[in-house]
Amino acid sequence: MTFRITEQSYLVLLALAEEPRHGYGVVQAVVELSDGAVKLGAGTLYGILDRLVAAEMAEASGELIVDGRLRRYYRLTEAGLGVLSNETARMRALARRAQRVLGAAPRPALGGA
Amino acid sequence: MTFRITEQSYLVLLALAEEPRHGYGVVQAVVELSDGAVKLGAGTLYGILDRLVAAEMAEASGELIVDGRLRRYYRLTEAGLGVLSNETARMRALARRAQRVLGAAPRPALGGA
DNA sequence: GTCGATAGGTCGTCGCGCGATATATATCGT
DNA sequence: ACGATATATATCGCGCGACGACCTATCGAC
Repeated sequence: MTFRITEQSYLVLLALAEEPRHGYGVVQAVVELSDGAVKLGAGTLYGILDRLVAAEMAEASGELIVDGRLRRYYRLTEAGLGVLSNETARMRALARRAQRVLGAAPRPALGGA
Repeated sequence: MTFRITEQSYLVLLALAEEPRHGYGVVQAVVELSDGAVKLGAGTLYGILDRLVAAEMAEASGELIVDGRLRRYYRLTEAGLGVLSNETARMRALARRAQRVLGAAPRPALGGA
């Protein structure tokens, strides 16, 4: 029961890795983690959360009522942490290679071929 | 005319940033760049290539016949290089943050700091 | 009383990944 | 001679995942 790890689901994993969060809190954390580049809509968020739970990368972590509003918390599982770890390693390696390429060939539109 | 930059399309951009390539060459370059993690199928490849061209991030760069087989080459445009550059910067920043998170709380069961 | 933020969730659409399939040539093993 | 594998292009259909629209509800501000 696995699924494709996209940037969106990666960010959710990372947000949950920091600390257990409720849905709305994940949305805010992802905005912050991605410097405003990724704002999860409701459909995206709960879709990812459900898939994460189904894949046992995350799990429910209790409910809390704060200011009269219900919060459902989620936390990472060890499997989720492992996936996050691997993905991060892949990303770092890729970023390093990309940096090398960009430093070496910054102008593709040189002599118009 | 923009579209979502996924890991797959990012890798194609990166492959084209190294040097102009033909379709099959892109597939091979992506396998190499991703350490075997990403093997683009034909549908994925030409879909991305078409969208890249439509978005003016890449453009046709001539054709060549090698060993009796036609090769259609593509190269990055300046816009494509800009996008690749931005995405790489975002990725590096994200990888750095992720590394920090993973370093700070990767094992709840280990010797607490 | 209405608006925006906080909080949960569903639904339908559509973009994108991806394998299957088709076509064609060159190479290598048997 | 024949089939398998690699090179090379391209299309099609399926299915998953992203995303906005929408719905309900509480709280604070105006």
